[in-house]
Amino acid sequence: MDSTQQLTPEDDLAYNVFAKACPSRGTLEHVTGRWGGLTLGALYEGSLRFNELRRRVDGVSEKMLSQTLHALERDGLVHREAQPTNPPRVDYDLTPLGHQVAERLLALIHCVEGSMDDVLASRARYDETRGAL
Amino acid sequence: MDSTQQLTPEDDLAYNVFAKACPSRGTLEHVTGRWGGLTLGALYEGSLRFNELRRRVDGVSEKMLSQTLHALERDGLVHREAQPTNPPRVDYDLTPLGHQVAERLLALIHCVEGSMDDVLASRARYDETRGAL
DNA sequence: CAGCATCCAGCTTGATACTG
DNA sequence: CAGTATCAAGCTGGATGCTG
Repeated sequence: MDSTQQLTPEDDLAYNVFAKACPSRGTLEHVTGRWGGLTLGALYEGSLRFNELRRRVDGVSEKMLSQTLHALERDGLVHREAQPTNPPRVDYDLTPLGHQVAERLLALIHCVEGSMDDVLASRARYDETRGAL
Repeated sequence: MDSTQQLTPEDDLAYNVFAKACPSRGTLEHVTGRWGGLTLGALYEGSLRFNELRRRVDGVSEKMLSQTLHALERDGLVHREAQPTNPPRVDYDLTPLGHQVAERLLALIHCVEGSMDDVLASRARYDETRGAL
């Protein structure tokens, strides 16, 4: 770590994402990864079964959803409830911790969604000025 | 779009990340991507030059930082201020929109950082119960 | 200093097929 | 239904070398 750089209050936390080797970086990637965020977002509204999730998160493959769910379960953000019936029924829902994280995540998502008009306008401007090259 | 699925209030927004083809999905990925989030986080504290950013975001390559910065600039989240001096000096900082987004993002990051003890404990439990396989 | 162009290893992802 | 296993393809991202 380069101790010459300025430290802000946030940097005093034991787990600092800005550090390459920090474990929080991994968890943050599970949360913000391609499917992690959407999965948490979907579960925020309530418990869902595997294939419900799959339909809800438009575009995930079976494999990716499975993988994502495992990572989130391991991190303690998602709870998996399997009923040994036939056919099998498995429900996924957020843990209290997962709920906290999802809340922040959704705030971010909604912020981005709500800004899309500006973003799209900015893109158009950017592409116009230097789009010719 | 599958209109048979339940719609929650959030789904009424014009740009819904849960939809595969939605442009907000792309922007969200710029923001939450491997380097996007850390870049926004770093700039939240103030303007930084290219190599300052590179040092601050531990692990980015030149190429990825450059790429990330372009995407964020195009989306209107980051402002690039180049001075035609020699040697060149370029400052990056957040736009008001970028600031809003970064705020939410940092809330998420800090939430995750602050939960790492729980996460790590959960991982240990998870690995212990089924780690033997 | 602030980048862009190129090359290429390897990780991620999506299809497909199969199991309990 | 709820997954796992396998494989090929494509994209990601790091290293290197060069420009202004």
